[in-house]
Amino acid sequence: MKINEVSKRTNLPISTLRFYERKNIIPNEFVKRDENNYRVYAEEIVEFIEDIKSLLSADFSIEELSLLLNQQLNLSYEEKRIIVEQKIKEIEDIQRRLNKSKKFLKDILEGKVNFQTKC
Amino acid sequence: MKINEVSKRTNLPISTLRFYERKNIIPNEFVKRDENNYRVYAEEIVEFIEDIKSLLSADFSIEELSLLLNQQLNLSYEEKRIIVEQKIKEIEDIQRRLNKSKKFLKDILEGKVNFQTKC
DNA sequence: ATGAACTATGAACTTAGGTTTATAGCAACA
DNA sequence: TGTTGCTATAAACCTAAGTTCATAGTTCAT
Repeated sequence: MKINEVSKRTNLPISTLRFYERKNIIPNEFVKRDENNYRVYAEEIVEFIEDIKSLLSADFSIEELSLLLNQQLNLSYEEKRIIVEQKIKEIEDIQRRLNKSKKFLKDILEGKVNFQTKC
Repeated sequence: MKINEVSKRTNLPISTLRFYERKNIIPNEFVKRDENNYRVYAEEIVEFIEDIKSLLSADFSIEELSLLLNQQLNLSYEEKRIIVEQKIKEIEDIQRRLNKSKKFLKDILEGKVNFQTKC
């Protein structure tokens, strides 16, 4: 699978796919090169990138993801566990905040937020 | 209450408080000026800013928030409702993604993610 | 076999969300 | 009354996360 197809299937621009690779969040196993130096992707890349997208849209920075995924670094299980558990805590915190936000938004609609000009 | 106290109570740098004001996401009712042009905040600002923080850390951009909160614009109830309901949908989508992300992270720990060097 | 479409790289550019700096007017306590 | 600290503004600066550009090699349909 070439980069154009990955781009279409993941809805990420080609430039972003290349950018992510430069940032070391695309494991080597998923990207080889053909005789013209074109990237050749494994099928699994699509699902993997969907996961990456979720993490990035949620709470992870590229740098944090890179820390976790970059094979060069070769982190121990213990090191990964600490990062991941910390991150899961952060996600749970965001989930709480999101629920508060939903309530705040609904309050805006109902005119309960006191700065509002009356509707 | 002066800016320094708001900063301490909300854990936002003074520069950020001024920045948010410039971006029109702090309703006028909450910030007056004294005879020296110093900002004087109402008590409610603290809770309000906590809500703002939640929304920003969740999914809102400053520009979107400004659209909703800027009184100069004077949006109708209908216009606000559309924005808010759209946003609530987006939040619910993020919540689903977060649950997926938690699962992905746990899979990384358990070595279920196939690019992983075995732990 | 040639032009349109696809691929590559490095470097410059962009945007959002702040932060820092330079400069200056009050304040408050010793 | 002076000096340390808080406040103000405008403008420059910064970082993350991409995007665009310039240049060049490859491929595929006609």
